[in-house]
Amino acid sequence: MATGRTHRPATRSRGIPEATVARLPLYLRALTALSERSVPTVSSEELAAAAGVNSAKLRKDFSYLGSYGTRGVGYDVEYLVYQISRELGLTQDWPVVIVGIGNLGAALANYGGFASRGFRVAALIDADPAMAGKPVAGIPVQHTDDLEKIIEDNGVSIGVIATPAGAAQQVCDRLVAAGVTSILNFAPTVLSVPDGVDVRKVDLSIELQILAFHEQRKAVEEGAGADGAHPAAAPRKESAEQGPDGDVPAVMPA
Amino acid sequence: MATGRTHRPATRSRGIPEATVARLPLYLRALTALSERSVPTVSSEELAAAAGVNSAKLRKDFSYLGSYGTRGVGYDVEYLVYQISRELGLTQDWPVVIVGIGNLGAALANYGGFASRGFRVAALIDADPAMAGKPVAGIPVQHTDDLEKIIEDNGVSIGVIATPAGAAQQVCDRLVAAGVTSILNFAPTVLSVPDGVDVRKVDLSIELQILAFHEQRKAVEEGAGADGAHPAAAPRKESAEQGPDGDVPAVMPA
DNA sequence: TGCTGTGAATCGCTTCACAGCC
DNA sequence: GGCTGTGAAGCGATTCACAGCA
Repeated sequence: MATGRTHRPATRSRGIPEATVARLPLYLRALTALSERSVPTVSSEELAAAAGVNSAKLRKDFSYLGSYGTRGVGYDVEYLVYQISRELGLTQDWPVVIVGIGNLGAALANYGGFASRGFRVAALIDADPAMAGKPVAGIPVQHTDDLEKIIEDNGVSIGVIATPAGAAQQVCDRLVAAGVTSILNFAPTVLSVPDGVDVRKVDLSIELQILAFHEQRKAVEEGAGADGAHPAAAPRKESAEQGPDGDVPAVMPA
Repeated sequence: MATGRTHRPATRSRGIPEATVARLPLYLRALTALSERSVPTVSSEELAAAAGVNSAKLRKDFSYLGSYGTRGVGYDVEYLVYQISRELGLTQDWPVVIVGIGNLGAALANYGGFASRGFRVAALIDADPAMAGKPVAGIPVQHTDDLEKIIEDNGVSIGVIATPAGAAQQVCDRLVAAGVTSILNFAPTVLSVPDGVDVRKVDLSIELQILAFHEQRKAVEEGAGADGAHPAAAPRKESAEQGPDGDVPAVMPA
């Protein structure tokens, strides 16, 4: 790899494991739902079920944040919502830009889950001059030429790339040069960035390929396996209590 | 959790670790690019760089598939493309249905990465009667009423859910009842499925929240840290050589 | 009594380092 | 000599099981 191990030793994130960070948004969503139903407290068992994880893991996760529960009772929903939001940095406003306003970019611009979590779509950017000025999700699309100015004027530090693969690296370079330090990449390419910039990747076709792998295994096992049992009437299971992760996207912490 | 450890002990996937499976599509993409440039062979070092992982990991991953390399030389690109494709089950045709043809569903329908990997969009399904018959990506949208028939007629085993959160579980139930055994879920909900059904989740807002967490950490460190060094002129780094995964979606293997 | 918080055990993945082969 | 393939070590995350507190 490029750097010969510049990777900071372990000071990294002062404690909270990556795996835990990745689950906090999950807990937050479940808690928000409880909050909306005015549920005052919740046990680790209940919340774990709602989030689709097991309760020991949830308790361990929360223990990294502090001791926010009450023994014999459970967790105060509102308090926990606040603590997790704060930990994730969602109590502040994060302006984001979306670059590449095709189908996917438009879908992202319209996605409600952003606004409700402190993310504000500050600008939409596309290379097609014909798109310029056209409003998408109520926001006028701006041309790529103005990318740097847009980033600076809005103090954007998070960029979303939804361009075709061929344009992604170039867009990424410009975003980074303009001051963006976190990138969510939907283009099917490996982006190369300087140290200190985080990239997370979402790759639609990779997800399907992973499913295909398991699907194929099922077919084989069904044919060759001892019991030709169809998976029809089996006990229900929270889908999110899933195997070891092994997913591709992740963050490299500077 | 529902079942009291029905989770098959370790026979699971006859060897190949989940983490490796999740990277195979990555290697495949890099290899396909090499193949298009008519590169005959590639070393673990080169391929690893192209895929954004380190070479030891790549070699270990390939060792689970078999000994497909040649010492002192490297890997035959075409041969490896074939072997990985076969392992992932991409040498066969996978008809998929997409349920929920909003912005995101349309983006998925138009996404080129599917067709090129053996995935065929067999049908688009939406609950809005006004959508029925309207072509999206050249495929006419069908009404949810016909979901079961569509699944059966096309022998679909993989379903993509791109509906609003509120509809997702119900759609999921119907897909599963009709015979779907793998689901890619874009709705921000925990889906509950019977044993034997795989679910992978892609959650856009969770990805952003994870980025926000790290972004916040950077801000803190910059203020408090010893050296107020901006991450400007740092050595380049393949972004995909990322930290420990800790991503949420994953597969639970029956 | 009930549920949280957590040390200790375990598991699986990653990385190292080098033997083995071309 | 160069590069693969792989035991062994290392490391992080998960799970267990129970002490500690309301």
